[in-house]
Amino acid sequence: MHEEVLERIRERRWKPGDAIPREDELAREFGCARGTVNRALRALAEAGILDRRRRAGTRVALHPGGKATLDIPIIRREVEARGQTYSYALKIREDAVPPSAIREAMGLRRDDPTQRVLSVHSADGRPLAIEDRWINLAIVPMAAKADFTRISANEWLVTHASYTHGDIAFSAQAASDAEAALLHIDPCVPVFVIDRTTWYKADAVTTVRLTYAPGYRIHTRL
Amino acid sequence: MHEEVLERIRERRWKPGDAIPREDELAREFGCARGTVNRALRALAEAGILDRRRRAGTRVALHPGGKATLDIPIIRREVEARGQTYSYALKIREDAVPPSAIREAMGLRRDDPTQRVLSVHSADGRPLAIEDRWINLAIVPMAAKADFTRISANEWLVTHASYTHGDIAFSAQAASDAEAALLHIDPCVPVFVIDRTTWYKADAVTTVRLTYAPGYRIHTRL
DNA sequence: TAGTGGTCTAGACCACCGT
DNA sequence: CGGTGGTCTAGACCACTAG
Repeated sequence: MHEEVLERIRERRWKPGDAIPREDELAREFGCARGTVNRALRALAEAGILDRRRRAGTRVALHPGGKATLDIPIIRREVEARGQTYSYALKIREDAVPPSAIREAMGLRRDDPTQRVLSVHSADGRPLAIEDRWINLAIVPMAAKADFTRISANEWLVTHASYTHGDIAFSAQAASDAEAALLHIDPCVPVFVIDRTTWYKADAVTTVRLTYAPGYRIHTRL
Repeated sequence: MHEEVLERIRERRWKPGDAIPREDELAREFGCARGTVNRALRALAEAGILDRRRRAGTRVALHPGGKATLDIPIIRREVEARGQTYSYALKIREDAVPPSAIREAMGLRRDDPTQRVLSVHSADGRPLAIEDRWINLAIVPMAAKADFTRISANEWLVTHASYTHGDIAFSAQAASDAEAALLHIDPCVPVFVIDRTTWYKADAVTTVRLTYAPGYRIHTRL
C-alpha cells in the first residue's frame, strides 16, 4: 500500500501538486480497510511526500522529500562505530558566570548557578571534537556531583537529564586560537560546528558547542 | 496517550533502559484499545524515544531523542521566507564529461551523457550559495530542454524528477579561488557545504554541491 | 515455542475547513 | 454546511525472536 502509492508518485503517474483519490476510494481499489490506507498515507505525509488537509484532500507535495533525518550520536559511539579507539579529556570544569551571549541564549540571570565543562574527544589519539558546554545546575543539580573525568558531560546528560524541546544549528566557522590549539590545527582553518541548546519546559538545561576537527562531515541517507 | 508516555519518560518515572508495560497492559491502564497504544508507542519509537522488539518488549531508548529532522528547502523559498528578494544567475551550462571523482560517485561511464549546471543564488543581491550540479541526462532527458536561466536546476529537478533514495553530507570547507570569486569573498574563508546525490533505482539522477556564503547555518528544532 | 509487537478489519464518530 | 481526513474501537491473525 505504502509502497504502491510511492511507486505511482515515482513513476510520475501522480505528479507534484496532483490530487490523489480519497481514502475510501483507495481502500476499495486496493481491497483493504480505510484504516490501512490512512496509516500508509499518513506515513507518507510525515515524510513530506504528501500534503493532506481535511476537506481539501490529499495531494502530492510540491517539493517531495524535502526532509532529512540526522542521527545525533554520542561522540564515543560514533568513534567506536568506525572501529577507532575513543579517548576523552576534561580540560576545564568550573562554576562560573556564562558570557552574556550564552546567558541570553539560555534565558539565565547572572546569579543562576551554572557550570562550564570543556573537554576534548579524540579518535585514535587525535583530537576529533571540542565539547564546550554550560549546564544549568538549577535544573540538573546532580550534574554538580557527576564525574566528568570518566564520562563526558555529553553522555552523562543524555542518560541523566530529560528535555522537552531544543534547537540545533550546524555551521562552518574559522577555528579560534584556543580551538586550534586544542585540535592541533592552525587558527582560521575551517571547522564544522554544532550548537545545541535543550530545554525542560521553560528552563534551559544545557547549551553546547561541538567544534569538530577538519574533515568532519555529517552524512545521512535520504 | 502519546503525551502521557512522554511525560513519564521526561519525569524519569521511566528511565533510559527501563522496560515499560506491554501494549495490552497500557491499554487497560489507560482504558483504551490496544491499537491506540500501538500507534502512540510506534510514533515514539520512530522518534527514537523508545526501543521496541517483538518478544523482548518496549524499553526507553538508551540515548533518547538522538535524531533531528532537517528541512532541505528550495533555496528560493528559504530566501523568500526570510523576507529577502531572491535572484538567480546561471553561470555555466555545458554537456561535458564529469571529473572522475564525480563519475565515480554517480557510477557513470565516460560516455554517459551528462550536463553540468553551475549557478549562483542570491538574497537581496548578495550571493548566498553556489549550486554546482551534474545531471545524468540518460535518466532525466527532459533536463536538456529545461530553461535553467529562469528556474534553477534545483527547483526544476524537484518538481520534474523523482528519486528512490539518495545521500546528503554537510561539511565545512575552505572556499576555493573560483568559489570565493562567485561569492565575493576571500579564498580560504570557511564555507558551509552540502553535497547531495540522488538515485532512481540503480541509476544516479544528479549530484550537487551547494556552497554557502559565510554566516550560513542550518537550524532546526528538536 | 510461547509471548511480544506488527498489522489488518469493519465500523463509528468527530474535527476541521473549503465552499 | 458537507465532505474530508483524524482518530478510536474490539477483535483477529501473523511474524519475529528471545529464552
